[in-house]
Amino acid sequence: MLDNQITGGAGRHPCGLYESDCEQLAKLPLFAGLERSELFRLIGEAWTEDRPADSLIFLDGDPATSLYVVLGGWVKLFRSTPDGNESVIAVISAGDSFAEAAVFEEVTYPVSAATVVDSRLLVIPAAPFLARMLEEGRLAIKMMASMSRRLRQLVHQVEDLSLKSSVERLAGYISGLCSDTSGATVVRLPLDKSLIARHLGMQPETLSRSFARLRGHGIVADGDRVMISDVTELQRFVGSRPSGGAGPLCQRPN
Amino acid sequence: MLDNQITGGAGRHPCGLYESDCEQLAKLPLFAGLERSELFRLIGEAWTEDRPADSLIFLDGDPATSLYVVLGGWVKLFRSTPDGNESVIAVISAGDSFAEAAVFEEVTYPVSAATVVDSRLLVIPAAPFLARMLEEGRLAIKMMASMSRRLRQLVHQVEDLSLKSSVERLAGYISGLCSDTSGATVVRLPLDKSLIARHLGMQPETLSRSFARLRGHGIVADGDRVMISDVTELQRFVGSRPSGGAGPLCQRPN
DNA sequence: CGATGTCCTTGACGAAAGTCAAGCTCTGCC
DNA sequence: GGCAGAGCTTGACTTTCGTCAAGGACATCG
Repeated sequence: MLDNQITGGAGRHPCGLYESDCEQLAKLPLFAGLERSELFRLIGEAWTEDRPADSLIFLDGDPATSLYVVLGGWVKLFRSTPDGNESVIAVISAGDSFAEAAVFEEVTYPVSAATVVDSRLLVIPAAPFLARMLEEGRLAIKMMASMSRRLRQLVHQVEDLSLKSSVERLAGYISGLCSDTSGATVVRLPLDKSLIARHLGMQPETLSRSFARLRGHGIVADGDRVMISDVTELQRFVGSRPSGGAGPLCQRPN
Repeated sequence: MLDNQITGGAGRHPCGLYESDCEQLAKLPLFAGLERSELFRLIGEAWTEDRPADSLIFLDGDPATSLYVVLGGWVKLFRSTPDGNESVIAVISAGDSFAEAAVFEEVTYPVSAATVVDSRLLVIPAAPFLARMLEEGRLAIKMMASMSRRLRQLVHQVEDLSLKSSVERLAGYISGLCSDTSGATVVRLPLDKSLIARHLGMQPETLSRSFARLRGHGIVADGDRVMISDVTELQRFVGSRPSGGAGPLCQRPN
């Protein structure tokens, strides 16, 4: 439906946003509570991009010119070393924004970003966004809330990496997947096991062995399906608090 | 000198700020470019606290009501496990702010904070600060810049922890201490070795051994003094980029 | 001056995790 | 159906790191 498509502000041609995209944007914590007209003005210079899996969005060190919102799919933030190793800093799912820091510091991205599955992105150029934010304090506050979430997540990640074993990190991750349930459950792993491994700061082999060792605690993995016999016991094993990485990874992209 | 002391706004009694404190505040990235009067209005409800070493400022999980600026001394942000282990997330030096996230989210602190030496803090209650920020976009932007720095630092820390050895992390830390020099240098460790160890995610024993292994690379530690025979070679060993933790730790508190 | 305590170092040992290599199960493709 | 490739698992080996324990350097204090 063509008339479903809207145009950006200020005389730009259609930027590829559909009505459903707008619904989605309006629901983002970042934009919540904004008038529709305000929202359009804000993202007037933005556009969308559809990208296949494993498509590079930016490299760390690239000049930071835009921030992004994931409209669909999954994006990983990572850093890689010259010798081919990579550390996955975060995995962003639909509805979340990333690279917010680009907006107010005219520097470079601290991480690289790439899609992990076919994804739809909203690209928001930093400069006009910044200008709007200067006028609209509420918007800035929301941005900060979003950054703060990422900050908390990273704090947990640092804690986990420095004083938890791989088995504990995995248990924490799984526990995060089956939030607010109890008793026996089955959850699906939202990502490839190898990606989960890197996200948890371990090798794929170690992830396998960690799954093996969790079998003694009533957790059985079969493909991307994980059966948990007692969520409450799992959470006790984790030691109350949910592990860092798992937070935003609770739904499947497709 | 008593007349050196200024009073907070809105009829509060002296909040303990000295002229020298104000100079310092005005230089903070957070407050840079603000009129003096604007600054006073902003921190009108704030006060200072002098604290001895090893004094607990807040625990993780405490309701987040204030943000802090370190006027003098050192503050560590950390998380500790029930079994007594602790992971040092960051060490904040004079001039830096922390717990900025408290301002716009009425939740709890994600980390604990404690002084590591005698320190002087500015405590800024979140609510009035938030109100001012809503009106003043510039301020919000500066806040975000500050949060963004911490974010970048954490990203590096995660990377280091997940794919560098303890020796490499130490090398990166030292390399960060002797920024923009070359050839042979001597730097002083700004913190106790045991604190550095926890900051780098390792045990004190492992730190000792890492120092020992760096001796083969022209680095000799003697007490808190570290002699580096060739900074450039050290940086090459680190692999170009400075390691996460070292950034803000380049001066001594006293 | 010696006694005490803290911080750091060193050694010995064991557990945890990375590496290398082989094999396994799917899936897609010809 | 057979084949190739990707992703996962498992095993054997090595390295790294934490743990426990002992000892040394140094400061404070009586």
